[in-house]
Amino acid sequence: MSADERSFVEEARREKLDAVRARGIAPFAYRFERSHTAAEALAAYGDRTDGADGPAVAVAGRLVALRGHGKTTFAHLADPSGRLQLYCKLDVLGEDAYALVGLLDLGDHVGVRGPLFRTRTGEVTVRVEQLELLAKALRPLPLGKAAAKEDGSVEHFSELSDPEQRYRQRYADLAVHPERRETFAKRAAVVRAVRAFLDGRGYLEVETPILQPLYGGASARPFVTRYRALDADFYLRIADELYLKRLIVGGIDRVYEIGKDFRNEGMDRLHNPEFTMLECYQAYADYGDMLALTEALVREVTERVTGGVELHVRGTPLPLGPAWRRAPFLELVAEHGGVDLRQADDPRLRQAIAARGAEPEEGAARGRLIDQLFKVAVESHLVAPTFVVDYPIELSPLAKPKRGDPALAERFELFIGGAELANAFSELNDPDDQRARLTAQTALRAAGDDEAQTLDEDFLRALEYGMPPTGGMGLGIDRLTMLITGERSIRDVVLFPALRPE
RNA sequence: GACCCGGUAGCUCAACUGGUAGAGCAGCGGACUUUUAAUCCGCAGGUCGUGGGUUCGACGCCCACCCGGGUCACCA
Repeated sequence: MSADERSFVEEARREKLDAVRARGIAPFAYRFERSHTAAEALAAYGDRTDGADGPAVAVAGRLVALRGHGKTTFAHLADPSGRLQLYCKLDVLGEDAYALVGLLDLGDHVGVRGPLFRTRTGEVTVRVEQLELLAKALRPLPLGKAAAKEDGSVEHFSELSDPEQRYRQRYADLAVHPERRETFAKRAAVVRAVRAFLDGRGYLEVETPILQPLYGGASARPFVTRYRALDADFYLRIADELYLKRLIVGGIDRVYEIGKDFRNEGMDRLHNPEFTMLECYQAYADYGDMLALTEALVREVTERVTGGVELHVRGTPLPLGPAWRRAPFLELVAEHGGVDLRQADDPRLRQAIAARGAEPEEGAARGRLIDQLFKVAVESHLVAPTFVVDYPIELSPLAKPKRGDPALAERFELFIGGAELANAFSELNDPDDQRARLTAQTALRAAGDDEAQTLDEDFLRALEYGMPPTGGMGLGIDRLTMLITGERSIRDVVLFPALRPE
């Protein structure tokens, strides 16, 4: 950036930077030996009220408040643990060091050393004896005025609220809003808890290819990329499914992966084109086993991360309650859509979809119409945790037919807060049936359904070696994190959500 | 993709039925050796998202476009 593109605020900071250098001080330091975090320092002073100095501390952090009073200056420094007040006094620091105080700006990183004491107004504070500039902030952070409240939290009077800037410049968002860092700490805790849950049940965590010569395992459009060395198009995976089942064939009886999937679709409150998915597979299990596993997983992860048994949907608490409802797909469509799928023909389906204000997809096959009707008529009603069980088989090309009713597949999806959270089935392990179903998908694709699944010969070869009966489940980590943190948008649980280039 | 809302100083926001852009905080200068949204005095800071158009005159009206948010449609 050239000088005339900088704001006058930035110019002022660069002038101070020059002044710092002119005093022989390097404005970007290499290290600082801390003795305490801000919170540890406060704890180290304790609640003594005798007026005596506490221990000397060395703390480092970003300046978030500066109040100059001539020959003294009060400041607040923030680190991930909290805020700590600094008291800089000319008498204590001496002329030279105190001059540096005048060259500090909000946002600068500093390290200070000195004893703790309690000010007249009762705040535990560092009486700064040594001050080091650790990194100059040349660009002003959107730090508003903030005041510590009685309960110890910090009230912001002006802050970064423009969502666009928050997502594009997440570093600024995080730097200014400690509570936002908390959300991402919780996200990490969710992932840790999921791992602990599955590891404790004997699942092996693996990593499978993200770059794939063929994509599969879900109905979605892929991202395409070019593999130069092979002179071939590759795809970013849309699901882990087909590789994890290969591992079941290989004898890894319990296996899971937590990783990014990529789907070439629009983005909204619930969708980011790259998202984090858990998939797990268990040999000798069916979808009933996976249902029990899924409920236990969501309950246990919620408890571990929040210490309670509540999720949050758009800011409203949602108690997890006793055993979750299980409702057959057909019953829900009849209840909310007014259609008996066993009787209704395709025109009737289109009519029901249109009656809900949606536009039936042009030339869509029956499976997609059923899917569409479910989405427009049923999903939003499924706020309390609900397992939707036994899907029409044409919607589920990778699932086994339901015992006793071959029109259905042994499949469930878990809905919470009106959105799908998990999807599972008794995995189809008859290679001939699988080939027939994928071939049918290929026909759909030829008919224009660009989300129909592809036929993967290597996957079928694996099934021909014999895959044991297997239960499989996939669960959206971003969405689970939304429910646990109460965030309304997936962009608030993804550090760098997809945006158009600036 | 459709519709609705928004984009003004570093940040948060004003600006009436069209009259030539303002405040708080941040910044700069000064005063101030226990303040904490410090205070007091002074100063500076803007291609009003972009490009056209209407008008004597546009931040405000019209058109197109860009970016974001929301709702709907589709994938988790």
